[in-house]
Amino acid sequence: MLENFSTIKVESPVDKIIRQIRGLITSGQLAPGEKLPAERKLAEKLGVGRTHVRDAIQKLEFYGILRTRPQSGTVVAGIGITALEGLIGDVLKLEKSDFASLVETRVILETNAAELAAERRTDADLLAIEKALVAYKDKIRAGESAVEEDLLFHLKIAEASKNAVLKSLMLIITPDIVNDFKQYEVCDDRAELKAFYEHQEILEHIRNGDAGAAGVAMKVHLQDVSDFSKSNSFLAR
Amino acid sequence: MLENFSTIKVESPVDKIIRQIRGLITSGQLAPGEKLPAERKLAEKLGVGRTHVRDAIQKLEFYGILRTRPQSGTVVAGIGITALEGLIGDVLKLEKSDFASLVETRVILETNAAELAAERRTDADLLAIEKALVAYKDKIRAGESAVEEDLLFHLKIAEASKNAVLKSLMLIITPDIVNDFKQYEVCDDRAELKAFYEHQEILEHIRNGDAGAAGVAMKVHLQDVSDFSKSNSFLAR
DNA sequence: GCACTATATTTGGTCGACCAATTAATTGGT
DNA sequence: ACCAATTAATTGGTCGACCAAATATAGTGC
Repeated sequence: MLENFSTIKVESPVDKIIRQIRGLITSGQLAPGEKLPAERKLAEKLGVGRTHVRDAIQKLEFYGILRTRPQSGTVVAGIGITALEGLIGDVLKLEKSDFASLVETRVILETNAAELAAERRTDADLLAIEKALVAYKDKIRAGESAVEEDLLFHLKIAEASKNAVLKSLMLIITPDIVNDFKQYEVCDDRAELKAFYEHQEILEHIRNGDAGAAGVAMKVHLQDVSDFSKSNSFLAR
Repeated sequence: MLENFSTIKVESPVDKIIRQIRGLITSGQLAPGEKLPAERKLAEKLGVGRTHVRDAIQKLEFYGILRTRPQSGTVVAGIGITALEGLIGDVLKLEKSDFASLVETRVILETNAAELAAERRTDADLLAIEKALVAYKDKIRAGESAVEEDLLFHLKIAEASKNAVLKSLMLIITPDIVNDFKQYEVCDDRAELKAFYEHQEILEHIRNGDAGAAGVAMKVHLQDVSDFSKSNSFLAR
């Protein structure tokens, strides 16, 4: 009997508003560069509080779709309608990305970050990476989980790449990966020791300024980690 | 005389609060999993309105750092302290990324997307890409600006890569690039025709399933576009 | 008739108050 | 003394009102 009830109210008010605004844009009622109705007007027309409209706009603004100027108005920014249609659809479901894509993308970003780091790293960068590596080693020696330290090592490499955007994107996707890894809460000494040696190798290539080797080493490392995760997730089931 | 005045208030109230919360976390006063003070208490202690605290928490939550449950409280989620320190720092300055990094990252993402698309594209994908290419050609033939159609072509390739995350990341950074391009509002027939031929070549490689060639062609194409933008920005000054 | 100024209105930004759900405390019964 | 149920306090969520800046409008002087 319970099957007769469908899940209701699964989407929050702000998501509903985002959907509404998308309708206004895709239907051509809101051309790029055009000012959209005042928050009060929108709130009244959508039959909802202004706070919700506000949150929706803020979210859309974060993705660069809208641009709001104080005491002046909110406008549809730059990008054309054609692309927007595909864009906003993804904003809503960005959170639950499939894990395979996540890992694959991470490999892409990190490999390139390692290559760039090898080319551009300063002495200070090397020091920071080494420090992170030491912290990682200490944590392993103590037999504790070193997920955060592992992440920090990769983060320092991203910083050494001198590409702020690349680093930001890594920061966007890595939390999801870390969360997934933590589910298995593995403390396999052997695997972590192997990871440590791979880290060491990557660092060495970056120190020598060998971009190609650094990239390859990073790719191999992430492949290993990924394989390990897979085998463990099998065990968990 | 004007040099005596330094820029003030460059950081918004919410950024200040984010910084404060970071302090609470990194100093160990807020361990992961621990509930942070109520919004009212925080607002009062920081001497600021609750709205600002609310916005800050929302932003932090978006990055997966905090997790707030209705009528229960907000807790520090998952990820550990060590990594957090580097992470939160970047949340603040994510928005204003330098253009060079932006373009460089775009090349990385698109190159890989083209390679993956060559390996995984279905017939439907090919059709969509071709359609986008035709629309691009028509717009050029008409002598109009075809920025959106250009973007759409690249978007379809990203879709053909079957990597949702990769596509999402591209969608995040491309608007900024497009905005920058639109400033010069160029309608150079010669350049756009060249871009069209390059698009055609990329499509051909994807159709043939030649990942390496597709990647190289994409890289060359983006390099050309980037060079063109640079030369034009010189003229504009 | 035109340009500039002063005023009125509209805008997003901010704040405090109220709401329902949750959690802690209290009370009453056993 | 312990447990249950009821009440009180606290929580994030929501809303409407007020604020200063930006814009549109009316007015005034030339």
